[in-house]
Amino acid sequence: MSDKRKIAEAAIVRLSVYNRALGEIEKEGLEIISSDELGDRIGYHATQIRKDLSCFGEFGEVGKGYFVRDLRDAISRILGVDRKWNVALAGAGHLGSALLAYPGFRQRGFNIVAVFDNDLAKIGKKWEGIVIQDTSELAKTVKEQDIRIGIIAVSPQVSQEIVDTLTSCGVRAILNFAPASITVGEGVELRNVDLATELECLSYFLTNEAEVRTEVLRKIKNNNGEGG
Amino acid sequence: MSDKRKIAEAAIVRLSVYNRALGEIEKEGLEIISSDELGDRIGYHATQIRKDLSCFGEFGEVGKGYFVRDLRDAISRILGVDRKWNVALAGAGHLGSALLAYPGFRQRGFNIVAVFDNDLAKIGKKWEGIVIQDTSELAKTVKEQDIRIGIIAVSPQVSQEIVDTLTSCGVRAILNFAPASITVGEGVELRNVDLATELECLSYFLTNEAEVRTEVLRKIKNNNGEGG
DNA sequence: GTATGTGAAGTAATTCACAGCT
DNA sequence: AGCTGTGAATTACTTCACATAC
Repeated sequence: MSDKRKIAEAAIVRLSVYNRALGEIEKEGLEIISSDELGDRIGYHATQIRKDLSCFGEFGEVGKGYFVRDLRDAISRILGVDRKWNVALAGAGHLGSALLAYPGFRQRGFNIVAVFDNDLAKIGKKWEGIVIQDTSELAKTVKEQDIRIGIIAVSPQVSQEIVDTLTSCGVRAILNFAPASITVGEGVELRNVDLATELECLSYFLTNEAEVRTEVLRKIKNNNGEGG
Repeated sequence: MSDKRKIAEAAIVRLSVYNRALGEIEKEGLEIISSDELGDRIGYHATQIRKDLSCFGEFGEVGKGYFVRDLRDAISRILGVDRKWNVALAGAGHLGSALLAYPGFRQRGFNIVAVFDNDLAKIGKKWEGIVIQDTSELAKTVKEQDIRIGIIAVSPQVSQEIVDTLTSCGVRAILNFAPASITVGEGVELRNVDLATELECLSYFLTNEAEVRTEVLRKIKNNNGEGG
């Protein structure tokens, strides 16, 4: 029913995954797919997919499924990726360099058009065809290049500062890779990716798993003649 | 009361954030902190923090707060980061290179001790003191180096294959950066980070910002009686 | 007075179940 | 028969409210 206000953030992430999968499916030459098949491929329940989509309209053919191309177009419109976005990258270290070269960004409509750093040794150098600029040029460049999204790949120590600079220039969407708790004003969307946190979640799983295993073994030993 | 089976994945991510913040707080020389103060710093409600912790035990002093050092130690134990983990990296491209050099991994107990690639031009070269190996050596190296975690930074086309290889060698925790829907068997934990998905979420926000803004403002007004 | 820990209440997200269409 | 779209039911998560302890 197109009530976008009810959409959970998790649902948006899923829409992106649906779209990625639909791209693969399209390449395979499939023209139609059911929510069941799509769900199987990406590990979600069919109902979850249908519910997510239902918030934005009706995209399927009852009794048939979804036309792959049409659904992809529809989700692209919903996500706002039926256009190009200009992106600024803050931080020309190892991670910044990798993000600049990451093919997935351009493929999916995100063009990094400016790179900023405070290291004098790097400023002026050209990476992937882009001259690294001093942060003092940020305001001017953001305006000139119509930059709407900022990626933070600087040290945690200066991350809040560069976020403040970006938002004061009108950038309202930030993807932060610095392992720090950043705050942004009302109307600015911030997403955090802490790479070490991802590994810590895995560490929790491995640690917890081992304990559960031990406990299971202990229980098996205790209940040795279990039967009933 | 220490019933770890009830813990939500989101809670584990938060524990990691609490820990990161506590590290900063410790550096500042603060010895005690309340859930309110901690929540303010990282943008969570105090009750959320207390509830998350309550699943694992009682770590605070009623009427006082939490001893920073003690809480940090406790969370580290819960997350299983009171030890070192050996990690294998698959993929020696731009992203792999950045992950290998990422200081946050080593700082937080994760050591990348092996790098694999299928590019003959790269195999045998030394990066950050580690010789890039052919995938055929994976089983041997995983065993010898006691590798428990795998990071996938290969192309989406070969990502499932390398995940299968890793899990068949006994690796039970995978952090996947390849933009593909990977499946793993029972007992293997998989976390996906799709960099472009992160930007697509921001794109959604920017595209729908205008519509949502009204609702946000209304909510802010409703919740306004906060700071007495 | 201050702040934790937690059962209860309130929200939100997911899954079920099925009407309705092809 | 097959599959979507969706209200209802269920499940999970978050916040409130307060008893308890210092």
